[in-house]
Amino acid sequence: MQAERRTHEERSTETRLRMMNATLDCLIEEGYLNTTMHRISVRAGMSRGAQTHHFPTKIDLIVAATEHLFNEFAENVDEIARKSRGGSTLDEFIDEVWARFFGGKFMYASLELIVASRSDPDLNARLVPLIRNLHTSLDRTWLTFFKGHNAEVGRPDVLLNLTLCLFRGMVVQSVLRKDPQYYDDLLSAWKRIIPMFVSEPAELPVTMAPESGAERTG
Amino acid sequence: MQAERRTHEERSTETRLRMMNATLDCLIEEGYLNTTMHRISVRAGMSRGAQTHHFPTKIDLIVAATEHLFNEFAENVDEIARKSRGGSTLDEFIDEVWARFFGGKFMYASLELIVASRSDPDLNARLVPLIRNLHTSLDRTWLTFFKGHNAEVGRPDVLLNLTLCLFRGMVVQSVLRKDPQYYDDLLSAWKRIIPMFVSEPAELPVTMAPESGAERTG
DNA sequence: ATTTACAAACAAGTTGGTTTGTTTTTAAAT
DNA sequence: ATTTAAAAACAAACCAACTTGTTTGTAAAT
Repeated sequence: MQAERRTHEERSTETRLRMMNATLDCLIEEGYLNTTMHRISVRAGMSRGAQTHHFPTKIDLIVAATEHLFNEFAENVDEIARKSRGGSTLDEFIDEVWARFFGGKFMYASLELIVASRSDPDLNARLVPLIRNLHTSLDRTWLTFFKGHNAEVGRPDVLLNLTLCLFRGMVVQSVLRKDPQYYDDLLSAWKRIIPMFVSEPAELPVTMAPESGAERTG
Repeated sequence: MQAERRTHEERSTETRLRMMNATLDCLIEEGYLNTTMHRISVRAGMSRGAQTHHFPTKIDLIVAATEHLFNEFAENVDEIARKSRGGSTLDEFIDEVWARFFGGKFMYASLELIVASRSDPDLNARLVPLIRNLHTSLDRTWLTFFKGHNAEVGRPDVLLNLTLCLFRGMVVQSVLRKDPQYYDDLLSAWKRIIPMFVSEPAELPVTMAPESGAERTG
């Protein structure tokens, strides 16, 4: 039972990371309302004192955790985009981003944070730049993706943001409506809309009006 | 300074209404986090005792207020649809619904409630049926609207729900990004997508790919 | 030895819910 | 019609649990 000897910086960064991840887990599983300093420290398996030492106030911890979350997410999306540089289609890209959005920690955590910040000016002020950075990063990834696929897009920013807002809204609705098939349907409808924005010979707009016999693509 | 004489029922319904509206105002202006029984009673200009009498627990008040909110909203949307039965286009309908969504109390209040319910099983259980009723009502309004305009829509449910999710997502983003022009752009892009779902001779899908010179319609 | 990392108890304020008390309306008895 | 008992509407003080932040103390690394 000899305690391993670690440098101060090692201890510090590991503790901070554990605290931030505990914060995110708490946000996701218990909501901002129940994300108290005490519960976080219990989750992290550390004392309230250690917490106070590394994050003097609650908002400091929340902001640090948010920054960590956003950076990780931006990196994930970029990785998906880079990985698909070779073959995969825009549809597959959308699918995979949706899977990360929905299944991963990101969406619920960011939803809790955004809504909480609505009624906390200090938190809001510190979150705004983080969100801006995140979107800048996503914009870059998005453009790179299209460039890598030689696809011309009319207004890539509009396409990206419509997609993000749609995803966000779907996540919100998923709180009160559990129905994977429903969200699959919305997602495949959206994927049939996207070609409207892209000028590729292979894909052309397809009307979804009744006579055209549009079926779900599953 | 003679107190007006009112029946018990008059007193009761007025007090309940004042409490519910105070709850909604509190939710919108201060967020669920700061929506305490005390603050609500102060807003309503009534004592904590009156509050307790009409709503024994907090969740009772929250649920009653939510029901009130949803009913009012469904009625508003239906009214817009009925009003536009004569001339106005789908675009105008969308615009007006968006204006109500965004400007009105509805969206922020429901956002706070939905997110809060995520980590409160009791609240969640009592909100699920309310949301289902609301969506049933919106579905009906939506179908009536199309019928009244002799428009054939492939999958009206998908179109409605895509629209609702998009709106929801835009509202969430608006917390951290104040930029009316941005949301106008998204909205007009969406309005150019809608014709894909509708088979009307006057309106046909328009590609937004670059060569087609799609401009913002303002 | 001095700074950093961690621990634990404490303090002031808020929370939702309960309890106890007062006023107003209602319904029954006179 | 008055009187009276009861129920409903409203008021205010209270309580136990929980919140964040502070303080005081100990162990580990430099």
